[in-house]
Amino acid sequence: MNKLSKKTEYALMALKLFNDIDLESKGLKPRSRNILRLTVSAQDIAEQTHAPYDVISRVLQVLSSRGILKAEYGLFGGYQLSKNLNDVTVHELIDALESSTDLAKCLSSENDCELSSKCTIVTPITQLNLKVQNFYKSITLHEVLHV
Amino acid sequence: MNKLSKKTEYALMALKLFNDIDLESKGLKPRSRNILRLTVSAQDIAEQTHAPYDVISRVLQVLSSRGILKAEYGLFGGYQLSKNLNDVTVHELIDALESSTDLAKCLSSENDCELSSKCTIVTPITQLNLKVQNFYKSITLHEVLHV
DNA sequence: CAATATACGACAAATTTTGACGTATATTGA
DNA sequence: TCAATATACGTCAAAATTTGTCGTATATTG
Repeated sequence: MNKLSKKTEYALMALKLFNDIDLESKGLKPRSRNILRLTVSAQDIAEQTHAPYDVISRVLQVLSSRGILKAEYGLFGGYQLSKNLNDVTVHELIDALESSTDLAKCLSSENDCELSSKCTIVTPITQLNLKVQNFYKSITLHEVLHV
Repeated sequence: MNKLSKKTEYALMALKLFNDIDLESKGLKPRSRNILRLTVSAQDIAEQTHAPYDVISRVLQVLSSRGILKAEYGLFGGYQLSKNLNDVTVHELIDALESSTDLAKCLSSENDCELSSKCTIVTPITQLNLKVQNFYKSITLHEVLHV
């Protein structure tokens, strides 16, 4: 535990890919930019990241539902960045793809831990949780991917 | 994922307990301190934390092997704090009880990910990992438990 | 309307965590 | 010395979670 899931890793790979494409396109002359197709299909992404199609496809759907990517149906459809990665934090990514952003299960609303009332560490864990979340909110994906 | 394991939670509960005992004992007059028994058995801790004996017993053994607790065999034996919690970081706790402190499986030495050479996000994940670890190293258990 | 692509429900496989049992070792006190 | 108590630790079963697969519905393009 205390690890990122494969899904989040795949997301990072995909986002790095989109980001690289974005950077390339910025080096082009204005006219060429319109010709360049910026959307990439889930299948292409699966190939380039070596991730299983079904899984990364889900990941892309989630990123799309969160407004980080933009999806297009049909032939020549696919995904493209819809946000500047400077404006997306690691916390947002975790929130999108991990089961929850909380550091412990007992902190989630549907907590079934019958001890919660007599638990001695609710407050400590809540405070630590807050610190961790603020930490992840302070790191942008741009920071993470531009190294 | 991205959560603390039950083991780590149990450890926090136990350490809070030890810490509270420590605080109480400091309120006593010097003479009484010698009379007060500061070691607590795994069984007592299991009862007070409502954790399964076998599990918390293992946790205590680990904390003991890391020098955070001190163990005593035999009748009236048990565990007691052997370090000031100001000197123990959250990172140390995670290192002791989680499978690893790394943010991703691909970072561990016995990594079986066959992509590692062509993986596009090794560097980003390594850097993020470093940040997270430094963050956890900056928080002491004293900070966490005294809220 | 055929080809291509996203969207999503359901479920099987794999992995990891959690907890239980049995046994060995060490210490204390009668 | 021996019985009681407590830590130490190997092994393994149960439970939970993650990861990956299949099938099908919906949307867009030419």
